[in-house]
Amino acid sequence: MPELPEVETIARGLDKRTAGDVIDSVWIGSRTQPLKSRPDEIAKMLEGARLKAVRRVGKHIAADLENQDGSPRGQWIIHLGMTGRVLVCPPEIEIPKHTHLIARLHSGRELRFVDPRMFGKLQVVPANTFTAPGKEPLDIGFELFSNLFRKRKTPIKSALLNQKLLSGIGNIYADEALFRAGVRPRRRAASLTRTELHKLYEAIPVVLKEAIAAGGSSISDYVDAAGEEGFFQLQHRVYGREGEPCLICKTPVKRIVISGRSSHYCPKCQK
DNA sequence: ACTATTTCCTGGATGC
DNA sequence: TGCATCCAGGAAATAG
Repeated sequence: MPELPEVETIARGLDKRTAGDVIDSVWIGSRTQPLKSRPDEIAKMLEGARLKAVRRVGKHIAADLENQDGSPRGQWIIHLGMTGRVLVCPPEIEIPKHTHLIARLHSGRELRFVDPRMFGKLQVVPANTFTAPGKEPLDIGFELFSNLFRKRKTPIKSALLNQKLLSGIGNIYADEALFRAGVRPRRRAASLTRTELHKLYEAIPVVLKEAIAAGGSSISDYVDAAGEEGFFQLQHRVYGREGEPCLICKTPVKRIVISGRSSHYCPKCQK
């Protein structure tokens, strides 16, 4: 599932591949679930637009669009949800099931948005207006970070998933960061000591950057190819390792459910 | 102002 | 083999 590191890698790959290209025409499927803007608004914004740059904002992919004369035109915002994919491929590649949008590029290739579960979202907004709902976990300072969490009664795991606080952390990296910080996911955010908060503050960018580094190449391949390559591999220390030995102390990793989300932790290493 | 729960959606895994 | 059921989860919507 695409979280900050995956979105970062995909956005970089897209930028590398499509920056400077022009969208000649657009096909939009009939399913409205993945559309946050009206289809005609999306088509109007995209058709004839030049892709100036593609980057990550929180868990969103933001494409800055410009007119032929170089003036700002707007932004195309893509959220991948759970299963969203963005493919850049030649038009003769078979169109996968659950393709919701195809942008035909002047270079002859196609940019396709595919999303079986339709938790992803497409929208267009005016130029330079899109911002993440919360703080960027790679940029934030400790005082600000600390203020986000120190008064919350919700479990720290839930707080980490709240995009209005930090934008970009999902279920996997929340678990991984909490493991490295030595903090159990069910702990109330407000109960973390300053020391624990600081450990968490340091663990988050470490985990995210490691993931970006580890995932970079395979995701690039994925975007580059026709789309069926495996998702990126990462060394998870707790996520998805229920019952397996903790890599530090060999204690079996526990899995619990916190507000409907599976959460993994080592009962010995995390307090 | 917060927090917790429900809902959206499909495919893969599981159980009988 | 086939059919039903459950589960995965980001974030918006709803309820408390």
